[in-house]
Amino acid sequence: MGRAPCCEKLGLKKGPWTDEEDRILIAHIQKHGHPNWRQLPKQAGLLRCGKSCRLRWINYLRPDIKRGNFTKEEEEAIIHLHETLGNRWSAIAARLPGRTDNEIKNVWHTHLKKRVVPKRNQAKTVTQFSESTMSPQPCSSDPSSVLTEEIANHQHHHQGLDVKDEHIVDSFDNFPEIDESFWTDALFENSSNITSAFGGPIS
DNA sequence: AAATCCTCCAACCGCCACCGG
DNA sequence: GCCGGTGGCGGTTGGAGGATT
Repeated sequence: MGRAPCCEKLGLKKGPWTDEEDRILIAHIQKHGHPNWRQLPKQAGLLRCGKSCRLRWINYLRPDIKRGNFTKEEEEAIIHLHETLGNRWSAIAARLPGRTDNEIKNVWHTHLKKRVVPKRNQAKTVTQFSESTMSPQPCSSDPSSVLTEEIANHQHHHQGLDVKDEHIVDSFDNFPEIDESFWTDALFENSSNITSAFGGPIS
């Protein structure tokens, strides 16, 4: 079908956002919300395509964004969630309040991937995990059951598992349990606070 | 001090799913 | 059921800044 281009190339600005553009976008969303991203830049007087505005808002300007370095706990969470969910960054981000899929994706590619690949190779020798943050004993705390539920849901949602999904499940089976209590506690404790921040979605 | 290489991350691109007419 | 518009997602890129030579 004759798909409309994501944005008209003519006259629309690309590249890094200026402070002024940020201010305009924030002010407009605070005042009107974002019922329609395509119309938003026109209404706000921004020379950007709607997609660009949405991305800027979601990844950078949202008030509930948690900026700054990822904590060790968050990194472990990402690694673990990636084992279960694969490259479903938005799903992973949903479990890390205040973090965006883009940010998580970046962290994964720049830091965590390097850490995980060697670990996977080491996984053949079980003893290697005994002294790291990885713990062989299963965690029975409630928060982790949420994660287990997520996995179950994921598998259920993909009854017709493709090769990729099978690989995910497989790799999870082969991956030693993380002692989640140390990060899930903090994470879920946090999420209750964040929930209120999410409570009033602008649109 | 200059040149080169490397890392990181904001932003773009293309595709897909969903929804309403 | 089809079509077009829109939102959302994941992969990729480009450039800035830091590290190294």
